Amino acid sequence: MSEIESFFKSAFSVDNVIFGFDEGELNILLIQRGAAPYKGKWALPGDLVYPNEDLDAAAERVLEQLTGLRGVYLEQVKTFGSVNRHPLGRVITVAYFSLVKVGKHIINPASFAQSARWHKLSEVKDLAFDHNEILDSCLKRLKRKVRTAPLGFELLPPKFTLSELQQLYDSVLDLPKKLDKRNFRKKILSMGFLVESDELQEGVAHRPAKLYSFDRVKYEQFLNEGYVFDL
Amino acid sequence: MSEIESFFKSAFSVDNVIFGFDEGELNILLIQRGAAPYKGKWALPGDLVYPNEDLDAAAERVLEQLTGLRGVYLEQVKTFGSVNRHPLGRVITVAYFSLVKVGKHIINPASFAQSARWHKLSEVKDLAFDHNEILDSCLKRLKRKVRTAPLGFELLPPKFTLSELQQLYDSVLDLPKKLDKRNFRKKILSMGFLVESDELQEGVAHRPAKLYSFDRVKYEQFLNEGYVFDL
DNA sequence: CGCATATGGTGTAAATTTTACAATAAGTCT
DNA sequence: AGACTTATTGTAAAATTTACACCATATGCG
Repeated sequence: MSEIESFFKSAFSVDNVIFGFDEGELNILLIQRGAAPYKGKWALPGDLVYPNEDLDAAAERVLEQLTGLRGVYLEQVKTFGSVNRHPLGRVITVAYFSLVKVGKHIINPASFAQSARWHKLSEVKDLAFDHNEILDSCLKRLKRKVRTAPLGFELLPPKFTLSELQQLYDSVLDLPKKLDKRNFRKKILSMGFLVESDELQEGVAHRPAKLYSFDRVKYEQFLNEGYVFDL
Repeated sequence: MSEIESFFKSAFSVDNVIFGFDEGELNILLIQRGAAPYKGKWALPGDLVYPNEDLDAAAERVLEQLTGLRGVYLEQVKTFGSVNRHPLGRVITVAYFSLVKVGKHIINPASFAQSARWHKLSEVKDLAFDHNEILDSCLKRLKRKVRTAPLGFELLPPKFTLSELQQLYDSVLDLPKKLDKRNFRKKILSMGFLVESDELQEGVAHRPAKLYSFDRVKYEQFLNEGYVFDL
């Protein structure tokens, strides 16, 4: 094989770390590989990028085929291209993460793998390929991003309580000390883009909390006034 | 061509935004393309990634071939993969930026291009391919990173004055108001990893300033004590 | 030599932001 | 009715950030 040919004996893929928030914890959606290499192992959902497909579109496609969801938050994180990261050839992969609302979709592993399901982040262990490293990068990015942009809301239903929101931040940030309840509420409400609904939480065995929602228009105003989201 | 073949009719490259600081301004090192497409246009230095070469190594190689420098700060930023970004075929490119000390090297365009030279960032205009977009991403990343990690020192000689350092931050951050001299000095010195040398600035027609240097060991201690760099 | 010129170097007070902290309210459950 | 569980709310101290101006010390030139 000539050198010029060998330049083209390569492929690129996308891998998508799909985050969800469930039972007070961060979860990720994994597939179980149905074919070699790493058959039977859990892995990040991903696929080769089609010749006429943009990278972002490939990441969106992987997500949609698996969950049926479109228009969710998606962010490119990092590209992994070690020579030997894929046992069958030179494949560089562009890692993305996305944020979805758990429960609003049906998981369809068929197109990808033997099976697919949500895993608590704390229980994820040995993944195929270099997917643990990819996951680490995406998690690190999420931890940073969630403090500087209103991403948390992507993981919650449209209406949520302030306690749920705080629980989400506590879980994602995983700080040695939890956030202070009073200070958290003060800060997030002072930004002025959470709107109180007249509805209350239902089905809880205690005083129900007010439901709030994220108002994107008010958030834009907040930005236009020169403020920045910062938690 | 079968579908599987077409997956492999693609290549990947790296492009490197090489930042330097000269005459009080941020500069970048550009090459002038010696061949089609975009012959004669200024472009970011870059190259196809060799079949047995890691991505980071490719970015380092591009930098070394152009400047002779090794071991400089290098950071992967983002991967650009629009289907039509390269007129000759599907090429996705991984963008990096690096930070070098201007003047400590000789530029050798031969291996890459017709010519290569430093450009003031403010004078960079229409680059080849999607390189303006790549530059924007790298600049944005640099602006963020320079506030949260001690990267500024990579752009300065080993010994520098506090005014030079501040000038660098003013230039990179490009804020509506310059930093306050007293507050800047207070803050950066309070972090405790700049060490005062007994040397003074030379060749200036006014009171010479003390020279300082960045002490990496003290910076590590600073981090280990739980502090973070933040300007 | 001395004076003009240019940048170097320094402290404090006010404003703002962050932190720490606990008692009452409002529902459900038995 | 009483126990239980989470919701909701304010204030004072501490820490950080901001604004701000004058004297010091070198060079260069007449």
